[in-house]
This record gives sequence, structure tokens and C-alpha cells, in this order.
Amino acid sequence: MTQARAATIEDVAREAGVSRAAVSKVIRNAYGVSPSMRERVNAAIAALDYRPRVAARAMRGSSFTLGIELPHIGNPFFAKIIAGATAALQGTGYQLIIAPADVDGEEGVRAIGALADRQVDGIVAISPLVSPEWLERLAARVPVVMLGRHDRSTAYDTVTGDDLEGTRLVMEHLFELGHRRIVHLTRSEEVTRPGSGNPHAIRLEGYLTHMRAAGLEECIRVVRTGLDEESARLDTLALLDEEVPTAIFVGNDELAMGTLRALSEYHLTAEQVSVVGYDDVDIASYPAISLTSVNQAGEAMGERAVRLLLERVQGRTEPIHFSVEPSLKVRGSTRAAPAEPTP
Amino acid sequence: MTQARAATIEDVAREAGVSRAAVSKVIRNAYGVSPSMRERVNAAIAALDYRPRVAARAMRGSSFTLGIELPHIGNPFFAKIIAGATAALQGTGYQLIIAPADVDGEEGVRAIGALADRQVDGIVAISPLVSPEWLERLAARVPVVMLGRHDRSTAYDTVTGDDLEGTRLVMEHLFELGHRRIVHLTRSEEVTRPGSGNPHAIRLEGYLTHMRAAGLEECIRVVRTGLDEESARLDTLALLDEEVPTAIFVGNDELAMGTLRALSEYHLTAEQVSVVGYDDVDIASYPAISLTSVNQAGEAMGERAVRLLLERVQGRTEPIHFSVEPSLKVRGSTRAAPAEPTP
DNA sequence: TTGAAAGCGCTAACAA
DNA sequence: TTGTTAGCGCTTTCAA
Repeated sequence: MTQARAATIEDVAREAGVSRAAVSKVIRNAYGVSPSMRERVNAAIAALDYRPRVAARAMRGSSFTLGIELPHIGNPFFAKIIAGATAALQGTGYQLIIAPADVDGEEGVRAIGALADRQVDGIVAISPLVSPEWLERLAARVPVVMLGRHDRSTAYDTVTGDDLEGTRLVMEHLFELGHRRIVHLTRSEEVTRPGSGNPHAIRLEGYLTHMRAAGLEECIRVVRTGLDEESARLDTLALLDEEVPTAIFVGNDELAMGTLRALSEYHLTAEQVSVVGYDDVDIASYPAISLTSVNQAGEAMGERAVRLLLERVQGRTEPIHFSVEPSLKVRGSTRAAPAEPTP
Repeated sequence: MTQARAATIEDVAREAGVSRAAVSKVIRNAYGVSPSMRERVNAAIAALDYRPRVAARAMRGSSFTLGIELPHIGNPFFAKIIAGATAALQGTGYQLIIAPADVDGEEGVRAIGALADRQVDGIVAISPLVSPEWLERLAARVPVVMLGRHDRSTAYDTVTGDDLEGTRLVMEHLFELGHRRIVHLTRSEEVTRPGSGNPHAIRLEGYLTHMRAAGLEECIRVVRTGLDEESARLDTLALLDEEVPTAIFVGNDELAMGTLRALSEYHLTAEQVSVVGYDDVDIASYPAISLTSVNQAGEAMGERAVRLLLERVQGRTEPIHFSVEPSLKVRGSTRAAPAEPTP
């Protein structure tokens, strides 16, 4: 029996011979419903194949929806985060929706705004290019958890990897292998603006600090690129046209894949140029790739972010800033560079 | 000036000294608004930082939101589809939201239902395990475009790759290289149920047909696996324990990566076992991987799906079934198998 | 061209 | 325990 119009709470009430309020109580598992009424209502719901309109519920309270803003779907590290988030949501009655941003800057703000306009009960966002003030205004209206952002607001929670520590692991590893001419390939200046709290900003800062501390100020070289593998490939190619360093520390694994591709186009092997990435995405451990990388437990981060968000949705207001410990996965490709004179 | 409560259309109307209806007309660009009124209203909107609540709008009409159901975010082919979909939505005023499913069967249905409950104006779904009847019931309430599904309903549009042709390319390629013992690694029997319209069902069917047509009925071997790289790795390992074929045709590239991993754990090289995948994800062309694969233009598919959906949202009712031509990307790793006796 | 008013489907006081 | 009722913030006739 197909009806043209989907059943409403009114239809269910009529079918069950009760009031709308009664139906509402049943679907919300609220107090004060007799077993017999519950039974009749549930029967009517089943008979009419009734499903509450989320929009209508949202107007009065919650939408039972959590939103996550995602820059660049192509990055497999984000897939891990989503997997963790989805797992944490199992059985909670909340639905996760993803708003893809896919470009720098404005886009992230747009996507987050779109989520807010859609009345989600909470938002997880991945370190968008936006001021703390903007985020605090947002957080005043809807619970917010920021992923990867290193500032500490009282208005929102954060879940971050310890990027300073991760970078230390990378740099010490490279130093131990004898590298001096280490290039850092990272995102745009806008993304790494000091104080932006962006992970790439911290990694860059760590790179600079360690190079200086090692007396390698002269060797510092920062190359900028976009947010996907292809732009990393292109910018690495441009770098190699000018100079072939002995090691490249790349801002994340997706970009590192582009670097590896460029190196192979240049017929440079892992013995000649060591590459280290960040995130330890699945492909990094692939035998033919063997990319040394910093692991930072994406699933755990996604899971934690959702848990924190649910707590906020349920009323917590004191901020929590959670940090996960990174570890370096050293893989075969990284070899000691041959002795060489300083440039 | 932060206000505790977000501005409503009422607030804007009061600020501008007009009626709610007038404001509504302005934000919808409706007819019959004088320039002066438009100006005053826009000023008020800006002053109050007003943003219409999507939930409230959805109750009366549309939510300006398109939803896409995505099984398994980890698959990079889906990322391409999203990229295409996002591109097609630029400047339309519609927002894309993704509902991740991440498991077989029930989950896809749940995710699609969640989108429908959230009053999206249209749904793109990726060949979920669901009957045409179920889809037709869904399509009666909200415009639907199915990706990768080979059935032809009048109730919804479809965008598919020509999987029969793609499979033909694969099998002929392998035959030409002299392969006979070709194993097909594919998804569960549930997924490949004949008549399910699932791409994997078609690919399996094509595999069987070509093997028989080549007089290799004896050599047919179908191995089942889950939906991610890891399960493919495990199931390939189990296969290799029993038998080492000369070629493996894997249902898609993500699974193929698991197969390649298993082969390398077994110390089998590309000369010994040829692997062919499907989708031609970016990593397949990576030099150290060189996975032969069927390319099927994911971006174009996502873009087309969204265009079709927008047409339906705007009123089209005649169904359109769009098919993209696949092409085989032959990469180095696939070599002729050594001559061998039939098992 | 503008505004008044009804109502979309639901929840939450409050009464009965 | 149950039902009545007043909205939530919008859009949309329909009059003015």
C-alpha cells in the first residue's frame, strides 16, 4: 500500500487512536507511557512505515545529526578519522554527515556554515583556515570539536597529535642518518601562518627550530605546495630542477606520495634522497613504497572527537584538549646520505 | 555585538521595518520586490548576520541539500566521484552532504534512509544492496540517481561504467598474455547476486562468460572477500596457501592493493602472478605499483550524477541511464605467464 | 508592491 | 498516564 504522502505523526496518532503527544513520547522513549499504549503506537508506526521528519524535530530541539567538515576527501588520513568517528557513533542514534570542503580557505568556512545552517547538534572540523574568534562565535551556537588545531580556546574542544614531538622524531631520525641538506615541503604560507594553530604550521616551526639547533641554518629550505599529491609532485619537480637535497621532510603522506613520484620521474632512488612523511597512511607501509612516516592514530582521533562532541551535546561546558602521542614508523627507504660538503 | 540567539527572519523584518514575507521574498530572489525594499532588507540581513535556518525552510519546501551515500570512504575511487559531484554543484546554491555507510548491506539502507529523513532534495547512492522495489519506493518521495547500478528503472536515473566491456578488456588482455589459470577475487555472494545490478556482479558474470568462451571452464576459480584492502590481503593469502594462479583479476583497485600486498608477503613477483584491478585509482599508476586497471572516469561519473539529480529536482521525470566507456590502462607489471600444463 | 495569516511536523509545557 | 495547545522559523496563498 503505497501512499502518495509520507506518514506524519498525526497519521500515526489517528491510526493508533491516541494523541500526537503520545506518539512523540513513544518515539523519544520519554517517561509516562503505558506498555499498552507503547505497543499500539509502535504497531501504528510499523503499519504506516512512519519516519519522523528530522527537519521538524530540529525546529523544536535536536536533529540527532553530527556534522564533520572535511578538507580534501582524497587524503586517506581523513578516511581513518571518519572510520573512527563512525565507530564512536554506533548505537547512539546520531547520524554523521560529512560536508566536503576540498579547497583551502573560504571553502572550509562555507562548509562549516552549511552544517550549522542545517542545525546539526554538533560539529567536528579539521583545522580550517579561520580565526579563533570566528570559531568561538560558532561554538557559542553549537558544540564544536576541532581536530588538529593547536590553539586552546575555552569555547571548543580540541583533539590534536603532538606535532612538535612528531617533528622532533622526524628530524632526529634524519640527523642520525647523517642528513644535513633537508628540505621541508609544506602547504602555503597562509596555512602555515605562525599562530594559526594548524598542524602544518607546527611542523614547519619544528623543522626550523631543529635545523637551527643543529647548526644547519644555512641548509634550511622550505618549499611550498598545494593540498594534493599532484601539486606536491609538480613542486618537487621544480625543486629538483634547482637542487637535489639528501632528504625531504614532507608535511603529510599524501603530499609525500607526490614527492616520491617526482623523484622516480627524476630517476632518483631512496638511496639518493630520503623522504619522510606524516600520518602513516596505509599506503606508506606498502612494501614497494616503504615510506617512513609519523603515525598518529587517525581512528582514535576521530573516535575521541566524536566522544567529546557527544559530551558537549549532552551539556559539558568545560573545555577538554586531547593530545595523541605520535610515533615514527621507520621504513627501509630511508638510508644514510653519503658524506657531502655543506653547500 | 554577540547576541545569545541567532537572528530569525522575524528579527530581520523588524530591523528593516517590513514584513516577514518581504524578507522571505528577498532571500529567495522572488518576484515583486522593489529595489528599495531589497536594499533595506539586505542591509538588515548583513547587520544581524542573519542566516536562514535550513530546517525551517525544509518544512515548507526544499532544503537546498543533496545527499550522497558512500559505502566505505577508504576507497579512493569514491573520492573521485565526490570531487566530480562537488565540482558540479559549484554555484548552484546546493550543498552536498555525505552519509558514510562503511559496511555492507543494512548500513547502506540506513544511510540512505538517514538522508531521506533529513529532507535532502535529492539522493545519489552507490549501488547499495537493496531491491529495485525499495529504491522505487524511495524514488517516489525524493529524486534519486544510482551510481554503478545496472538495472533500469523508470523511477530513478543511473550512471554506470560499462562493466561488461571493462571486463572484456581485462580478460582479453590476460588471454593475450597467455594466461589460463586466472582467479577472480570479488565481493561476497550477497553483493554479486545475479540480477543485483551491482558492478561486481557484472564483472563476475563477465569473468565466467569469458573463461567458458575460452574453453577454460576447468580453470574458473572465484574467491570471495570483504570490502577493504585488508580483507583482500587475507583472502589472497588463503588462496595462495592452496594454489598460485598465474593471474588474478580483482574486483577493484582497493582490493587489488591487498592482493599485491599478499603476493609480496609470499615473495611472488609480478612476473609470477599478474594482477589486474578495476577503477584505475591514482595509486595504480604509481611507478612502484604499476597496477594494470580499468579506468572509468570517476570524476565524470560524480559530475554527471549530480547534473542528472539537479534536473530531477527541477522537475524532469523521464529516466536517463548514462554509461561511461571504460578503457584498460596496461602497466608494466602484467607479463605473459610462463607456459604451463592445465592443472 | 506589500503584508496578514495559515500551516509545514514536531516537541514540551501544562491540564485533565 | 494521557491529551490539549502553543509555538519553532520559515514559505505561500490571498488580500489590500
